[in-house]
Amino acid sequence: MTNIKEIAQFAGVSVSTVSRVLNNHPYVSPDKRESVLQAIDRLNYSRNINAIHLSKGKTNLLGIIIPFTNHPYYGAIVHGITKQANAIGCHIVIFETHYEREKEIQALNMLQMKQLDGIIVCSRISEMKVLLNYQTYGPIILCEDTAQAELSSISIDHYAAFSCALEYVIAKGYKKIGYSLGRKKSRNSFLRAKAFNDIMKKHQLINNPEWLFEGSYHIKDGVTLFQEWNSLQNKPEAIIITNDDTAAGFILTANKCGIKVPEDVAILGFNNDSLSELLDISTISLPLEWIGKMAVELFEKPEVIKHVKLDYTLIKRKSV
Amino acid sequence: MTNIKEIAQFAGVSVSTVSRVLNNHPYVSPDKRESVLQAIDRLNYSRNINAIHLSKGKTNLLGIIIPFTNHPYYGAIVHGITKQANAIGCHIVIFETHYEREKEIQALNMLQMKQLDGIIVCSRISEMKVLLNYQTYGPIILCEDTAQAELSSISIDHYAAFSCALEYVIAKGYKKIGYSLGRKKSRNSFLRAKAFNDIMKKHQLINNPEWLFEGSYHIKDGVTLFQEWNSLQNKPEAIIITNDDTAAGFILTANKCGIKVPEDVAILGFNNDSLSELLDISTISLPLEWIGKMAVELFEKPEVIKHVKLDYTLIKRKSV
DNA sequence: GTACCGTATGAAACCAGTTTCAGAGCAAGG
DNA sequence: CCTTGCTCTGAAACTGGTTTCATACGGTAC
Repeated sequence: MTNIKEIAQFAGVSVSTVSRVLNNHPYVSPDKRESVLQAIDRLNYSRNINAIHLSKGKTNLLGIIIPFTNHPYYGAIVHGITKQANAIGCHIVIFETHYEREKEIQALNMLQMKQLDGIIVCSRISEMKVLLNYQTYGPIILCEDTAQAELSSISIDHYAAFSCALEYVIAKGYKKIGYSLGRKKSRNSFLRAKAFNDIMKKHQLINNPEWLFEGSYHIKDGVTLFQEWNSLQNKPEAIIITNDDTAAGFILTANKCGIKVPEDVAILGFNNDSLSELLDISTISLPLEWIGKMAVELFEKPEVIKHVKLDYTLIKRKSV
Repeated sequence: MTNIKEIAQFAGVSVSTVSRVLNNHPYVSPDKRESVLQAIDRLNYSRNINAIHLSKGKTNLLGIIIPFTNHPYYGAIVHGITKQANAIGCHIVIFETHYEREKEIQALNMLQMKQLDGIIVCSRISEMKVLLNYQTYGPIILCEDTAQAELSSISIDHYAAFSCALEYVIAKGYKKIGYSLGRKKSRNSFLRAKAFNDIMKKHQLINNPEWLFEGSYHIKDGVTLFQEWNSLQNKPEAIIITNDDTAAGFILTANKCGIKVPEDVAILGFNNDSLSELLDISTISLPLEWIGKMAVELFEKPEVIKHVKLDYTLIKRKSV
């Protein structure tokens, strides 16, 4: 591999001059610039970016921590991140954790070791204090509703969004209402659960713990969810489901079993995926790509710690 | 930031010894090892991985070129790659190209600049000779059926898989058969088209160019596909659709319009996604995760150029 | 005439590690 | 007693860039 020294030698200049040409610095005479460019061409030179990274102390690499890649919710966020990151000359390294602590730490270690300039945490399993420990090594952006003063965050007001969903279902006359979550322990789930409890209490409706379902991520989980629902003696008449994929799984399975939505059970989803449109699922549309975009923008300004909240939209279709 | 020199000083040893401890080399006396470890702990030291990359000449970073992240077909491949890559201590950098040449070149340039140890190309737009130019900088693995002797590849026998699909549809008694593709120009599409032409000719069936549809990737494309099909005067009675997502979009839209599958039009998909199971779509199951796994294995052995082909399975359900 | 400034250039320090090489100490084998 | 070989250690070279600093040159202002 040819290096900058050989180029300098070939072109009859110093390495500083070659570096200046490579970085488009001014103060290089046209003829020297030309001879450097020729040398680069002749010797088929290409820069070793690791040396640049070492020297500059940054890599233009942005880590993303997500539980699943193959999921519309996170897919949309990642898409938003990627677009904005490309716009500022950054590349993306994806850490698919499946909520394994170890994987998350791996990503954080790469930040510590300076392989990453920053990290966007879309969903986490580690405690907040663990993240804070790594914060000295570079900006960490959270895609969750947090009051953590030390880390910037971008989130949807899940409390308000869920409340909106629930109020809509209640307004439609349903009284026996259940809901599903992803992981019970996540921040988003906490907020949704709180919203559920608050609103149900406000309307003096029964909050049956049997009607809280967990582990809803993918289409297949919708199949399971339906089976759980179907096996209940005392069934809720409406379910607010974490995401449209699971909702779709539920509805399609229900249809197979001759159970009608919304006649036998009403369903409200989240995310406004293309599937929900096709299946006429009422849903809460979340600006997921925007989350990604904003996360990158927060990363760009590490000196300002901000907490941004984004809005949601209720989309009324036929499943409620 | 503390560096290896400070550690050496603090521990009263040379940098070589520190390096040995860090890399678990033998030939370090227990007491020196201990004092180095203590120094590392006291000074809260962490290695700068960029220096390591520079020094070692590799990064343990593997690039993946894919058109879309948010797609079951590529999602499954990426998943397979990620799993296997993690097993060999590699991380993944995803390049979502949307079939833009520039993005592809970006990835290849990172290989050239030694930021990546290798690249797995899941689907490409650049000509083969472009790829070959970059091959000197590191292993490039193709996930496509190629005869290119210089690059390793892992692929499904799309010709055989499509033939199998078509023979099945024909055996079911359909004569007016159409099919959809992603990009006409891709290698996979070429093979599927060839299979279609060959088999149709063999059975002396009409090959109507109006019945070739393009641009089938996502659920939404299935909506469009249905509309195209529906607007035809002379409609095919069966369509073999590139992937289950598009097939699902087609079927769900058809159902909305009161058109029945398979009575009014038979559908056969590819990939055996969870959606196809729910919707009872007959499909060809492809070992996508295995493609990812094998691709990484081929990357590990750059000295051996191999062309691996994987098998497929016809899954009979109700849509044909 | 000289003080000052912008342009142009290269030497050398710097980023933070790994690796090679030479040599010291010590035990076993002949 | 001498050779051989293994364990341990550190100096120095090496990876390949960027950046600072000193300096030289030419033109302009006073």
